[in-house]
Amino acid sequence: MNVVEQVQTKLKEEIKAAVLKAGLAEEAQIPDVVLELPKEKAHGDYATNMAMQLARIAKKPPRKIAEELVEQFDKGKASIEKIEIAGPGFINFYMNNRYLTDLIPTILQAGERYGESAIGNGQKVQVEFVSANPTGDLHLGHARGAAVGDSLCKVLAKAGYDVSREYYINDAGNQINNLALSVEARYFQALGVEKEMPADGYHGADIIGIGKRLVEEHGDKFVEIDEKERFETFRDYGLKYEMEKLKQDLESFRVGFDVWYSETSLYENGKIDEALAVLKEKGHIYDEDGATWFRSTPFGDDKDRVLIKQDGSYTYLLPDIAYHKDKLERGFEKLINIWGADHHGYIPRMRAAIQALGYDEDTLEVEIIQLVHLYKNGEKMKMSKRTGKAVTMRDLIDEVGLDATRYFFAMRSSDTHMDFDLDLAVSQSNDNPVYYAQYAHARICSILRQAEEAGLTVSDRADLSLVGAEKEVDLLKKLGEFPQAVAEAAEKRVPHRVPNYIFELASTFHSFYNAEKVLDLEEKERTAARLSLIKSVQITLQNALDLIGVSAPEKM
RNA sequence: GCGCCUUUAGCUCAGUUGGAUAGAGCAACGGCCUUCUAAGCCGUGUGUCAGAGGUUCGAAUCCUCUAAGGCGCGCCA
Repeated sequence: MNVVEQVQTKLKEEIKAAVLKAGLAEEAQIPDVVLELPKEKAHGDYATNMAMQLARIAKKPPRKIAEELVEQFDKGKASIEKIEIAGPGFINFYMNNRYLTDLIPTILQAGERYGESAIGNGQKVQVEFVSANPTGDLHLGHARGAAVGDSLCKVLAKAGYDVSREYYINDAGNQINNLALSVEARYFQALGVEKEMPADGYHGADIIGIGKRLVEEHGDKFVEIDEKERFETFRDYGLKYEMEKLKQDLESFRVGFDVWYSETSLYENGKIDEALAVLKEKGHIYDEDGATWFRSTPFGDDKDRVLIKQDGSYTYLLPDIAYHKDKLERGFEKLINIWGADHHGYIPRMRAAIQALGYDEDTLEVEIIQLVHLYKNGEKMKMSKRTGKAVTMRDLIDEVGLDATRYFFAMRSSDTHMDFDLDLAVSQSNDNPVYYAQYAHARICSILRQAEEAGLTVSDRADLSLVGAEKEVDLLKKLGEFPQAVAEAAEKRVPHRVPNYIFELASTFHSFYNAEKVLDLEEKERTAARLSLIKSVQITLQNALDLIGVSAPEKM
């Protein structure tokens, strides 16, 4: 717990104590003490709405309650300088902010660990994201999912959750057959032979590339061989090629996974049969019309779902149930799936399956990533998977830049539809907020370099009583918010809070920078104190940027 | 038809657990570089929080209904 949290805790205790002393409510009746950070500086450093909350219990007007509370307050105890009653009954606390300087040595010592908290309590969480089919290039939606998923994982880890990142490889089923047939068609075409693409084929440029590469590596040797052998060869080759490409693309997007889980493995190790057997045993399975059904409606689904089709093959759902059963058996207490908006209709049946297996439905959380629309020349770009005319994640990184792309996706709440204006992102890249934040970091690094050249070093033993100017206090307050901002982003699964925080911190720093000079050889003590302050800002900015996979450059 | 998401300034979006006068960026206008990076700072203007009811001390926020847009509703994945 850092000083800020200590002071807040103390303040809350004092508020509660004052309620009891004033005899306004019984201990059990007291609502949770709410401390707000007022938007207006004139409203003090902290405010509480306790008087309003007690209005009904104490049966008195809020302002009267507030007066009685303030009378009981022990000011000396919680760094309180002044208390005022305002508005409908807010109690505003003006703090003696001297204690905030303790943050500086805390941050300097914590270094890259600053921002950590224990709010996650070591809970074992698994986050499954991207999981794009290995049948084409990653497109915009995947990029958004990758950015959000990666940031969420980092935020969760920093907030004290035990996180495992996983990618589910759909390497079984129809789409892989279509991949093999698509590769086959492209192979023949690369040889100059007319060959039609399959009806549900994949028209991406990557598959054309596979066809060409097969010809380069093997010539026409697959033309004459047995059709089944060719199919299997092309399927395996295509899958391997696609997976390698996926991994490379994600790596270059700074997104990594702990586990790559193969759907095929579920077929091979009997986990599908096992899952089916468990459901059957619990009475959630029946046969009808020659198919095998999962009775999901008792668990809130719209209709029951087919697991095994008339032709004996499995629907997508069955291996997916087996997969989630396996996740749960691996001991995860929380499963977070990040899915594209086009899969949201799938949520009720998956949650039904979780319950049917005997787990709490809330064990599974699904975060939906809404669609991304790309605009160019002021017009919405048409994307078609069918013709392969879609902008890929790689195109986007190449055009917009890695940091800007990551920041752009991370900064928006994932449940809103997103317009990505390519012209703006590319041509006016200086206006991109990512540069604003990185610039603050680079500026600090520049000052630190010059300090070093002048023989000054950052030390946590500087005389911090010299830190107290308005802009300095603003910075300290903002620095102190970081661990709570991360914790909240983690608990609420809203990683886009992090870019919000980054922007605020950068803004506070830029403002400070223009108001106060750090390096002043006439005033070595003050300079030392300010160096330790800006070093703290640098550390915090770097840590925050790292949470969203954006670099913190030392020069720009 | 049913389900989920969205609707906040000209544009793109924040808005914390229901709090005080709803905020940023972009765009517009006016200032600030002989002084640590002007990719910056300071200032000015900007609202039917889609609409209507309800809950209450208090609603952009919670509930109900309506409208608009998106996505889904398969023995596809």
